[in-house]
Amino acid sequence: MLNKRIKEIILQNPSNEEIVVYGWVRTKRESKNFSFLEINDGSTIKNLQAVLENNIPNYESIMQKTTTGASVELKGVLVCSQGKNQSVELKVSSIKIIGEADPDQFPLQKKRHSFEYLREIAHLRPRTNTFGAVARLSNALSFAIHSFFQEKGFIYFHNPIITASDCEGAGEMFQVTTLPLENIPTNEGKIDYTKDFFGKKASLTVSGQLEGETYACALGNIYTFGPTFRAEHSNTTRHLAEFWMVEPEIAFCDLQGNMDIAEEFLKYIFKYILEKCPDDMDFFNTRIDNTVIANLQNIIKEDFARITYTDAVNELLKAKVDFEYPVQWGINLQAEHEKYITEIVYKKPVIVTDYPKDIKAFYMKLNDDNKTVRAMDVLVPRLGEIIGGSQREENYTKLVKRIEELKLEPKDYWWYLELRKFGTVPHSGFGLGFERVIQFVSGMQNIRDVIAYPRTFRSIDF
RNA sequence: UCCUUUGUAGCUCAGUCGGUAGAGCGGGUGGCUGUUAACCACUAGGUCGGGGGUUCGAGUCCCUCCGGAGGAGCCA
Repeated sequence: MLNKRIKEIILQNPSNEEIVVYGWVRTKRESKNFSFLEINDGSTIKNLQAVLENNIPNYESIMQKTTTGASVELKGVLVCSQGKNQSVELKVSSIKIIGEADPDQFPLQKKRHSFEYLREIAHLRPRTNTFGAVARLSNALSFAIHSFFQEKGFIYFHNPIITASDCEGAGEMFQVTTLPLENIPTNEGKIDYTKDFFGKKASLTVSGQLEGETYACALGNIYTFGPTFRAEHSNTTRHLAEFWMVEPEIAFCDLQGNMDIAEEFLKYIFKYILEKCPDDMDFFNTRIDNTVIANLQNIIKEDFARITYTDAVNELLKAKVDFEYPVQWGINLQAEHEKYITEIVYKKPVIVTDYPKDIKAFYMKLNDDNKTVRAMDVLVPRLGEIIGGSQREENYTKLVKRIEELKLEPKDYWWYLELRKFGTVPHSGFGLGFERVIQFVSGMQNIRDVIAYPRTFRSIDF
């Protein structure tokens, strides 16, 4: 049977029944005849206050070893607390040190550390308030994502992690090979991939979308939720080389339906977090960013703004702001432009649609104007793009034409094209960066602090 | 990949005009009958990121390498 956790214990009423508590010491406050310990076991951000009087067995010697970071077993009874920061506390009858933490060496102190420093001790940072809260938030958010799609009858689909399609166009790929790098087999001066593990060049996936479409065009509505890899030399607070992405794909659905799902989805998971993680959200709101809760509440209440790319450009042209990148129809919207639209003009999430075809991927459905495609980006204040999606081109001839225009090889996409040859349907989908959502919900500034072990350009220490 | 910035005690930082180092927190010791960022006193702790140069003298100026951070691009 599992031990009772602090999350439940602190909600109990005082009682004479002896309980056992396991956890790690966060802080110790000693007086002459007694001490206070704060114990955390990861089940909640809250600590259990334990009171130890000097008449318990081996008080002196054991208190010496009871230092920040040590793991302990406490036995005692729950009593009303005389202090005002907690309603109950544990009156300890015996304490056992399970594992010591030498205070001269233990890197976590009972004080605030910088996030940069904590990244250097990523194996210990989940023992801090912030990273414990991030971990619990991440857990709840994962569950919320599944529960949203499951309630709507979507099928959870595992897309392959290793892929042979080298032309997905979403970014630089990590190559996967078992070829001996110090002696690569060649054939007429070129690398001989027939000798490689799969017999051809292979990489880690940059998106499960193309495979997702094949299952959507069989099962109706599907979603993927798994790791994704980009070998970009990105060096920002919003990029990782390994991250998790949610990609729903919906058959018999146009861009309108796609936007509706995206908006409903975001509101659902935000609402879920506010309901299920009140203590952790309260911590983020107090210690990290005092606007996060109010922002989420507003987003849940209000409709997202929806504008076309063309309207967005006109809005930017009217703006009395000096943008570093001049605005002109046809350009990619820059971070500063997206921020202006979502933070200054609308002050809430904005869905921008119908981008010029030249700045978007080949698979997006062409509009009748022949200039724009049925793409959508969901922009949120502070973060910018949180979702990117589109209605897919379901017309075989048009899709082949787009592939050729972009100087790609239709034969590389033979199976993707066959979806359009056999029982084609209009379908749509989008991609959501999981860690970016955690950033948005928690107010954490750097994406490296919302994933357990961040992998970024030139950095993989754990 | 580009631009900017930064590297000083275990941690967070200060260090003026070039004259070889300081605070707070943390640690240790002692004190305190209810603390909760506990408090009070004392105390230990530094090859100033590495290498080279200028100078009588470099934490400080110059060159170079390495690490961290922020911004841009790419995107989720």
